[in-house]
Amino acid sequence: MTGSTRGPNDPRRRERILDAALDVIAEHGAIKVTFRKIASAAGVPLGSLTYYFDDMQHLLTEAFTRLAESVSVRYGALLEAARTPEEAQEAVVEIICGKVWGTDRNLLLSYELYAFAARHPELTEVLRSWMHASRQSLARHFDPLTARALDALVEGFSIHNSVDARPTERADVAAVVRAVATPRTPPDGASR
Amino acid sequence: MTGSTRGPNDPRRRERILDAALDVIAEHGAIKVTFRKIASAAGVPLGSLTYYFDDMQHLLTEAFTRLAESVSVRYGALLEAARTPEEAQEAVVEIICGKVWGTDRNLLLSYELYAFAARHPELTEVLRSWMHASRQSLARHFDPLTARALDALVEGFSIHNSVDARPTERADVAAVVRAVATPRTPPDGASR
Amino acid sequence: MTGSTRGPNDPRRRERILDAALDVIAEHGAIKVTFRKIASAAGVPLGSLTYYFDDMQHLLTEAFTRLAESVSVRYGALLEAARTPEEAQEAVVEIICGKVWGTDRNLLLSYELYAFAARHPELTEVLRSWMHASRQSLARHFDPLTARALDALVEGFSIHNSVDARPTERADVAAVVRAVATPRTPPDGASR
Amino acid sequence: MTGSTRGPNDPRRRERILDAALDVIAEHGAIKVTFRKIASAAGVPLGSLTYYFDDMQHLLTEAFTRLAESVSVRYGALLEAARTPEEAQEAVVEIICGKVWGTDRNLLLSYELYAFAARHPELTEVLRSWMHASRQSLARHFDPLTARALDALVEGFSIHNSVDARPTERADVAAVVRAVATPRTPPDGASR
DNA sequence: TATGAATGAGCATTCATTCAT
DNA sequence: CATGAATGAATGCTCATTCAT
Repeated sequence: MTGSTRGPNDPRRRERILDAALDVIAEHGAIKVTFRKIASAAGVPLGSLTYYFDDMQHLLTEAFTRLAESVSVRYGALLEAARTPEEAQEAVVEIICGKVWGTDRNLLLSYELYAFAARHPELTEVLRSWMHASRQSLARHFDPLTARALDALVEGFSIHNSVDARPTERADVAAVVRAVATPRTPPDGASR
Repeated sequence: MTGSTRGPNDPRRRERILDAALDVIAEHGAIKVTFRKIASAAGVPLGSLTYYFDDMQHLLTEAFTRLAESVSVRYGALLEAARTPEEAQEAVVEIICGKVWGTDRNLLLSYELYAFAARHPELTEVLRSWMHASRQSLARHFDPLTARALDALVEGFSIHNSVDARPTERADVAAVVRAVATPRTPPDGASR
Repeated sequence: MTGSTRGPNDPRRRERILDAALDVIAEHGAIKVTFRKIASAAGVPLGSLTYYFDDMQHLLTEAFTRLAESVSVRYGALLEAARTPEEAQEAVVEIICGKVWGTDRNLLLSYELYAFAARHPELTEVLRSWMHASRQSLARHFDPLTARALDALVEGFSIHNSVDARPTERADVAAVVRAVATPRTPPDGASR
Repeated sequence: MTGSTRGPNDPRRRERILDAALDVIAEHGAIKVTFRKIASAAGVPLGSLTYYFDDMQHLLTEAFTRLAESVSVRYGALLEAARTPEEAQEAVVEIICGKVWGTDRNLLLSYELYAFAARHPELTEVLRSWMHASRQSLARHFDPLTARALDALVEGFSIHNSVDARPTERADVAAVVRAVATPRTPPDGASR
């Protein structure tokens, strides 16, 4: 009674399709996405896809939007849990090293998203919201510039660590985060 | 008769094809690359492509390799020119803000490259060399961990700045670079 | 509950659908008619069409029948109004040149009808009735053979005039009609 | 040796495709033409069609042009053979009744052509040339207005005869043709 | 009685790839 | 050595039709 799997009303089907699309992109690359692969991954008939989505571009746009939002949420959750500046720094380190969003899958999807967004302006806004949300999460604990810097660091380290044969170790990442995050008085008032 | 109007040997043709491939990727996205588009962009006959390259995957692999090397060179050149730590820091800021490699085109191509490389192991090595070269260039002026951190910062800021409606200003970037680059005595003598 | 905003009985809906079908054919060509276009043009829900009509073929058959009848009526009306042989001839000229039925729209629809009818025998009868009605209208004023001839002339001139960059002028059409319509004694008393 | 059926050079393939297209239209109607049907009728691979023709519209345009030209030629040939005014009139009667071009197939195709041309301006010119050629052929024997009238008569009678259960008999057609073609002095100078 | 959500068969078209020259 | 004509497999997408409500 709690919802047949195929009835005329399957309100979760849209979401299933979007998740399947991300799965297919993650597995084969956006370069090889096809309606047929998505339909098969989602376990829905081919005609469903164009019934729910005007065309592939719209489908991908929604799928990537969904990705950005879900990653964003997890990013924020970790920082929200932090209670002290030290915990906040630790959260950043965890985001970088603990693969909170930097799963290979998510990282991969984010490359595809960046590439796709560069050609589809409607996704630029999604990207901006995502970045803005990350910075806001960081801004609960750090000043705005530091928030920007840490966000950039998360991006850069995540990418490089995924490529690196010997990723930067957690303690080292922590040291860098501390350097960026700790305010300090210039040594002798010299520079700038 | 043995080729009067067009010499049978056109040694630059391979390179022309690879550059054309990058142009096509930059313009249409890897998702829409076709032999026809590349051939037309390079001004070579269609048959040329499969004559010089076994298939599209090989062609793209070489094209991306070419991209990585050329970007790498420019990155290194800027740092090599620095004579003092301050100049080195300034070079890093310039790389981030001056769009030395972070041209929209290059950035875009790098997303495509990352996405492509994630699925083609032979490119992982190319990516590693690229990253290694960057770090080596930085290591002329900074200790290894700082080099890694700055490299990550370059990556992250470049990406975020290209998305940001109001990119981080040069002075602010400089401040962050200084914070990462300036060695200091740890508060209580602990790490490193 | 039994249909407050829209009565469950919408007797004109069938007709609206048929008219919309003709509009769609006139606009897009029979080659591109779809249920969706018709439903949208008629302002009725998609399900309506297959509710009222078994399938597209039946719908088109009825639509074309409707067309034939309405055109036929106008043709007849003009001839019925004529009181003298001269007025009858003038009516024929008017039908040809005044675009009584030879509207571009009707002409266009008649091509589609002819093509459709050639493949759907049930429409042959409709076509015959149409032709028969036209001839009957003409037969009020002319002998049977002249009626046939004038009817053919209407058909042919209408088509040719719609294609012609410089259609045959009204006076010339009138002369031809007169030549066909005016009985005369054969040169040497032979034929007929 | 006189040409393998499938070699890389099959210069007649274009024409075969066009003829096959006309066959398919004649058999199924333009409304049901598909590349697959044409390819199969022509005995060529599916990919051939879009290799030789940019798209279906271009293919149909060429096919209809071919039709118009071939019909035009036969029409002209019959009239060219006539040596006296009487023979010319007889040729016209033959064109109408003898199914010179008014084959059911050709008639059918001409309906489709008219419908198609109404929506594809590039065919209007083809139609005009066709009509012009017919009139020129007639103008070898008749004055310009009579040529126009006879051409309209051919068109109209051909169509009506193909619909009619009892087509107008040859002798009657001949009488009408004579009435149109024979110049005469107005009975008593009255009319007009 | 009337609807619109859902589907699968079929379509035009694209394109990497092959291969005769 | 180099080419471009030719092909067939696959793609995104359309749509008549079905059917639960």
